[in-house]
Amino acid sequence: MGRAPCCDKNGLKKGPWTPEEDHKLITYIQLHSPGNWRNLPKNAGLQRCGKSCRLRWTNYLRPDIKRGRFSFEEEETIIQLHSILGNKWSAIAARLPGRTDNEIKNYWNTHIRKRLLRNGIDPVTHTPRLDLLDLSSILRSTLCNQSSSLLNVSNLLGTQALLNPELLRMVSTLLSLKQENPETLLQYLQQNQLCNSIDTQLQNNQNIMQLNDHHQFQTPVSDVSSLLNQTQFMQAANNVEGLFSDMTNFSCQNSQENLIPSNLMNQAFVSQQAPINQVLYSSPSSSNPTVPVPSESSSLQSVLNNGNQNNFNFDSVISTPLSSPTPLNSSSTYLNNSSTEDERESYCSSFLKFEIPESLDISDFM
DNA sequence: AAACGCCGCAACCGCCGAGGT
DNA sequence: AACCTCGGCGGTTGCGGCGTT
Repeated sequence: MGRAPCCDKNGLKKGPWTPEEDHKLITYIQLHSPGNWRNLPKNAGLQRCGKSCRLRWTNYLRPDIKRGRFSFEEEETIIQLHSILGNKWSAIAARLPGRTDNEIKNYWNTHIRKRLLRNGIDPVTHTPRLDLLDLSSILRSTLCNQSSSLLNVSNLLGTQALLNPELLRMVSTLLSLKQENPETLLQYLQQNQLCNSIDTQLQNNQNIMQLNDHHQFQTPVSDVSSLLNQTQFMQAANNVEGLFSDMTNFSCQNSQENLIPSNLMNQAFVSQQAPINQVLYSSPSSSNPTVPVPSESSSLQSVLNNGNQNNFNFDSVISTPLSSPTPLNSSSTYLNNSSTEDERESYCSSFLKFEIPESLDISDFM
């Protein structure tokens, strides 16, 4: 284990510690306490630099270090704290007795981060990111793999623009609103803030397209504001909804795989508002494990009714800061500590309820 | 069983801020 | 104010173990 000595400056040893060195260090610290780390190696008879001694002690030899697998409680705490603190490993470690910042950092990079990515969750922002799933390439791959040209791919050239993640998020949110509470949607569409946000997002999209009633994409329109009155945007949302329904059906019919589940869009929005720990470790015993989290009948409603968010800001959906992390003593259901990594992964996947095809290489995101 | 590639993690590196002179 | 020392922190490295072919 560990890095081999890369140099031997000042005659000091580097690389993995031997049991003899460990014993010397432990014995010395037990007798004298570390004191000045720079002087410690000389006093302890070690051919190491003080920094190396300090790291060895704090990360490995300290008697109060808890070793072994992280429990679910610990993992959940790490995720929650990371959503608040970011890569402040020492601060996170301070909340996890017996764990070192180095250990937590390693665990994050080798386990949690990858798991989040596999489930389409941005490990930096802790929010779902459809672009991590690279839907456009999934779709293209699926379509191109069809031996018969049941669908003219050129007709779908516009999907690259449609599958812009920001636009997807925006549309999915509108669909959620529309399905769960159309009146609320209208109410919030009437707030100019939303329209402005949509306008900004669309203007940032260089591949703006116009949707017609036949779910086909045509040439970009120069004046996107024409899309932004309420009626027309609802129409656009309807068209996109139909398109995804078509795509899903197409996918099911031709590849036996539901690559774009019909509930994906709604779940993406719902998950966005849910604490990440709930996304990852929702109780498998919940009445409907495919319906994520929200204890209220409508997660959307809970967001909209949140006293701190009287004005539903579309930017919060788009840029996705984690605004209200759950308390550390969250009452979410833990899996028992003896669960395997596969079981954790299984719960994560089943919870998000969509499949990531084998062909999708997530290594690019790591 | 040998070769290969991936993964986990201990340890190193470089930077930064606090405190002392 | 400038410099130095020290400890702390986050990022990165690369060996060794393990699984796969």
